[in-house]
Amino acid sequence: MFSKTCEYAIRAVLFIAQKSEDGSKVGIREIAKGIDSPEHFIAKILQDLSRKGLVQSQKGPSGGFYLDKTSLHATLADVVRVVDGDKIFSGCALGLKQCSEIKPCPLHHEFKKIREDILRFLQSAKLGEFNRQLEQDLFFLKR
Amino acid sequence: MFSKTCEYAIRAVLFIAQKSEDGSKVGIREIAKGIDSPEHFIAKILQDLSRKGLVQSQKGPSGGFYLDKTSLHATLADVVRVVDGDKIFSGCALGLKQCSEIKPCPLHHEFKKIREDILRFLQSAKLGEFNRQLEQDLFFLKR
DNA sequence: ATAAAAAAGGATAAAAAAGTCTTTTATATT
DNA sequence: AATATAAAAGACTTTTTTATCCTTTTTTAT
Ligand code: FES
Ligand code: FES
Repeated sequence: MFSKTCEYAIRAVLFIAQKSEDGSKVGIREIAKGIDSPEHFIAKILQDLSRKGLVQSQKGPSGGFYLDKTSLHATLADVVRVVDGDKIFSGCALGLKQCSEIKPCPLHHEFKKIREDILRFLQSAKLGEFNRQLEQDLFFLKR
Repeated sequence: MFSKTCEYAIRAVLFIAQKSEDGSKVGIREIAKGIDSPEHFIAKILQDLSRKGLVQSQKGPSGGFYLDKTSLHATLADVVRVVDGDKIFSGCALGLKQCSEIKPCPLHHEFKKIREDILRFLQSAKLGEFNRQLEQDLFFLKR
């Protein structure tokens, strides 16, 4: 569904959202531990998200990653789009060069609905909205 | 969503279903052209599907690939499972080691529904059932 | 000023996926 | 029986994805 990079990215972003809700910042090491990902790899990914403005970062002692107001209201769809592009939202399920209503592949009609469901959900899910459940151990970012 | 291998596999199988409906067989070259895939690559994929019994093949002159009665009633889900495993049906959307109802990731509840939709459709779709629409150019396997 | 902490950046390595090429085996036709 | 045809098999290459390592830059606290 998502690339591994994207899976890590989402987990990291949600972790940062939760840990930085109070205005503090969280370092790479803690993030990597918190989502059980390779430290250097997630560092790379966050560099990227940071350049694209989806997470904020500060160098130096007591620095780290955090989400500002704007980022807290970004959606999972934004993260997915930045990392994986929009193949999942608009690409053909069977890999035809482009998905098309007038020359559809055999899966088109059904998968269109499914893609819309996915998009609808990812677009409605704001990065900050899982904090409470994460806090209360109703949701997990590693196992 | 699917691996490239799986996309080709599905397209090939549906192509074979259509072309062999009348009992004839269809060769690799024609299949590769018909679904616009690399010839040797699809050959390899079909080898695999053939070993697993999802398509039938015959060597030698006037040989080729075809689907027997049983295979015509196999489903897209069978193909996907053979090629991509069942990660898409039961894996965690965020890559947690296993998807779990009691320790769910933040996407679990929504993605569970989506996965079920996907499974429902793929399981209901028999390989032979697209022949008519393919014949009538209502569906396409290449572009 | 200086040392320490932390992210940024670049280079490389390892693994997996995608794709190609060559040889072997089976079989239908002659 | 000989031949031509077509898939099966296996070895190999390339590309992409995933992961690691090391150096540099920035920032803060002392
Ligand atoms: S054409 Fe394949 S999903 Fe639209
Ligand atoms: S735990 Fe992630 S999808 Fe079920």
